[in-house]
Amino acid sequence: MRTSQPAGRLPDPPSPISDDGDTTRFCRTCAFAGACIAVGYGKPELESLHCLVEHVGAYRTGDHVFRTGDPFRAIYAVRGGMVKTCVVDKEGREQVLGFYLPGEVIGLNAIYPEHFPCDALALEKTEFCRFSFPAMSALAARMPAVQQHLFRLLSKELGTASLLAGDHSADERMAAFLCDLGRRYEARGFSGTHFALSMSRGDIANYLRLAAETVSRVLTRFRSQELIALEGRDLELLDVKGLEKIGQNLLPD
Amino acid sequence: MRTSQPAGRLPDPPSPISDDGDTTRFCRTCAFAGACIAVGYGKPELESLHCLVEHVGAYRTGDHVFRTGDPFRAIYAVRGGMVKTCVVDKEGREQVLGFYLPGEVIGLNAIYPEHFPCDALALEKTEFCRFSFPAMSALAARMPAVQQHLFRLLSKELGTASLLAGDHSADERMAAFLCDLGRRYEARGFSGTHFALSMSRGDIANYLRLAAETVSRVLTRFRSQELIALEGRDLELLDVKGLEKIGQNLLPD
DNA sequence: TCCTTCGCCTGATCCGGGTCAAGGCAAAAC
DNA sequence: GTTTTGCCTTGACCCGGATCAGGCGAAGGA
Repeated sequence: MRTSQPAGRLPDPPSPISDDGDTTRFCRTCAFAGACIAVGYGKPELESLHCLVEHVGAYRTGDHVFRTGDPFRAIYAVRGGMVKTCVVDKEGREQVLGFYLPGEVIGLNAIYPEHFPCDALALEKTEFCRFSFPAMSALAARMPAVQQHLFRLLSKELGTASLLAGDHSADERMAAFLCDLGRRYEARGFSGTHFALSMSRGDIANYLRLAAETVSRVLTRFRSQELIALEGRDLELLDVKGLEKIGQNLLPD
Repeated sequence: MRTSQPAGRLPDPPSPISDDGDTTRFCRTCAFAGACIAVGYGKPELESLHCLVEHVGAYRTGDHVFRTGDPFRAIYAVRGGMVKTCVVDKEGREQVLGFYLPGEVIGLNAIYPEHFPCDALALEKTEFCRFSFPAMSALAARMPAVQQHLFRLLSKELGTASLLAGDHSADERMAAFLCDLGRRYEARGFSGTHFALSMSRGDIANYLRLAAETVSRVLTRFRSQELIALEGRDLELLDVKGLEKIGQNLLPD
């Protein structure tokens, strides 16, 4: 689909596929890095954690990672690439639930129903760390740090779920969306101001509950106001403060 | 505020404040009932679980259970009454995040930030079981059933958080909201078709991202279509199938 | 008793964003 | 090369629900 290298997605340091070559160390950007650090590198517990991981992928654009109804056996941390999760209602209309960046985790909402309640699709070439959930639960029972980490992951996702709620203007939603993406890239060690929108305008619109045309118009306006620079899917945030001000009611802080 | 007894809220069996008089048994309707049953009544582990609970309340209408920014120390299971959670943005506009019925749990979204990210207010006379979270985590590490229960609670809430998302008509939202309330009451052992809307029309509107006037109009229309019977805050669902059909895109199943 | 307040309902008007339609562009397929 | 196919953009129009304004009834206070 896209052949040119998206700016910001693949900066030199750190690599989008983080170094985890040796068996006692995880991806530096990974959502579980905290748990690993908490127990200390080299300890036998970390070894156990590492053993329950399996690298899967690469998936290509449009591939399903899992589908609605699949039995829940594992959660997936994105190593590189991007994923969207979505549900399809009985009229066949798609509803995008979220986009997931390297280091972020999908599948947590499947714990309760024990089946995945949504689809997950790769938006570009994407790889994962697959964590067996039964094994991880068992480990969590032995390692408080792992348990706490899982609680925090779940709780964190609860907080972000309510971000897109609320009746807000198209400008507010879009500005908040762009700032949020930037913050998340930055939190994982990438550029927070220059990155690719790997998802289509339609997916953004669907996620923000807008029409694709509205997304297009708002982005065009933001560009003319020099809030952003945008060419195709290559995005640069020129005035983060300005964007944050527009989206302030949807953003933490 | 309300003096008359709301129909369906206080049916004879079970009582809204469930029987937990003896020290080894929990509220029958409680969200933690499953965990208790899993380990079996009378076991020492259940005794531990029981020890970390504290009954708090009754809170009166409008009382805060916790406020945004309060340090997170415990989660709260509603024993009787009703609560709303909400955030207030910097312009002072309130945003209702959810309503919680007897047996349901609030505070899970505070685990990660370690401070409550929202306010919780009693919508009527309300009592709680307060579970110290540090103690509960420690117990979860010793009792897989408790750990699993917490994971499931968190995951379940993740699923419901995405219910109000999506661009849906006022009719769809309202129908789904009423059906959802009914199902939740039923799941806790109350009448699923006859209960009180303890929250104001304004709160419903805020939660559903509608204007209070729209809520009023839709409810009036539903009544004229004989989908519901409504007098003040006393609600009866007359045609659940009809409501489910209207709200089908927002409801599970 | 009157008056205020609050929650709720209803009508009139207006606007943001959806919908429809058309066209441009670049990558991919032939 | 040409054509096809997505994806994106732009313009014109329209509608659902917000906003504004007014009225009603119950509760509470002076």
